[in-house]
Amino acid sequence: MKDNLKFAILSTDIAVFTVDETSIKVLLTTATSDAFKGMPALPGGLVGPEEKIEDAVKRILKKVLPVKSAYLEQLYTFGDPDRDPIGRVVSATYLVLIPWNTAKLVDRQGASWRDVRSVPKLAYDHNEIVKTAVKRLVGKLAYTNIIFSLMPQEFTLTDLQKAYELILDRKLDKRNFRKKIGFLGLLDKLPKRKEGEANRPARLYSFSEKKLRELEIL
Amino acid sequence: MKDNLKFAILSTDIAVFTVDETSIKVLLTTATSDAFKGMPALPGGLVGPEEKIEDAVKRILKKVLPVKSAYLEQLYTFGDPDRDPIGRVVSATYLVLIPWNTAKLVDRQGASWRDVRSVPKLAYDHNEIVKTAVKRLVGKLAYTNIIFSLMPQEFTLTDLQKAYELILDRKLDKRNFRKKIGFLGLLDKLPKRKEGEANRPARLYSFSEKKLRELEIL
DNA sequence: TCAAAAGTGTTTGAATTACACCCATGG
DNA sequence: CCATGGGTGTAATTCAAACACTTTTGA
Repeated sequence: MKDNLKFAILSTDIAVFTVDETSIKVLLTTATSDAFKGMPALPGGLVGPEEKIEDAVKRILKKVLPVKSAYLEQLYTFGDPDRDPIGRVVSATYLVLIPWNTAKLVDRQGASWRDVRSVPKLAYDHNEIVKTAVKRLVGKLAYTNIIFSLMPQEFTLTDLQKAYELILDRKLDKRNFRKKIGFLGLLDKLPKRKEGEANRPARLYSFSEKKLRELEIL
Repeated sequence: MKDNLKFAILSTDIAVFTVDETSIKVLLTTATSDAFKGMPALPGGLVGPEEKIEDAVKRILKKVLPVKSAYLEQLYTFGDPDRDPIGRVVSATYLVLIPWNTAKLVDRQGASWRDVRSVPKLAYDHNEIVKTAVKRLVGKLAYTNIIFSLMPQEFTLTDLQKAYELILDRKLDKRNFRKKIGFLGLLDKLPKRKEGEANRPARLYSFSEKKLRELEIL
């Protein structure tokens, strides 16, 4: 079969990331193809003949995550002829980001969240995809407002700072962080506080705009 | 035909850029497919069933440019089902950069260099590809040494500065530029000067390393 | 009243910017 | 000797980094 395919099979594999209080997490499912059956793998599947790749991504996502909207971005296309033993399968991979509060509801398909810094050996070239995705996310953090895609609707400045710290893997100075973020004018100050904790209640904020913009962040 | 393709056709389209004394230039050929016959287009073609995408890029390049080595990088994959009227053709596009001195030799296939800021209407979605490629190049200039791929083996600091200015589309201060570049330690000072001009001869430099590295440039 | 996180300015050092003149060559 | 681009340093400013105490709440 491998030798006389005239066309490539088009598939997509998806690195779905979220950030909780402790780490970046990636969504893993279980491979079903013969060659990798039972191994952990990124969610993915074939792209229909009349389907936009991005529509396939959304369709596949819906099967595993009950998520209404999410940030999607094409990552890289892996097309080596031998990456799938079944034949020429070209995978246009995507990065998907969702806020942790909308991510808790994974239930179908045996999907689970794994800390991105300790992913096991995955099927296909999926470890490489995860690596590429992390690099992309870290890179975009520095010059875009992409963080909005990982935050819940309302959050405190400490929540936001923690998300940056987790992704960048370094501590930030609280006062300098707040100075910078405030200056950028991306946030709306809400007339609410996060009450009910044994300390001074934190003011809540939301993003005034939820689409990707380029700007100097770090 | 369009309706019952079970597989996608895999192609590649290539944005080949170079920079001369006045502008960024992109290599254009002429489309041959029925739908766009005669229109200017990026060089491209089908990827063979057993061929790596990058190998196809190199093979197609060789047909139009007598270039030995070049910087290649995958750009983006365009896969909308209706982007080619012939059916589902997925194009994994590449950015290729070559120094102007190796670019002068285009002769076959009616290929020509066009100023990237005044490309005509191109076949398919090729204008979008060019736009994506320019953005990528400008972006990478700021945080990598990618400029090496556009410079000849030996060059003056003024040549280098002009290349930056053309791509960034703004003037740089000569003294500050030299301070910064010197500090980065990417260049070897050659024991040569560029003689034969009606002014003080400029020292020649070359890159000490010609592979992509990330570093703060601007 | 104690513990825990929120909130807030100033000082210091580093990096970036602005800026002008003399030099070496070819014609 | 003139025109052309090559080559060089310093001062002013802006930006980034370091740093500590008071406030507010729930328990």
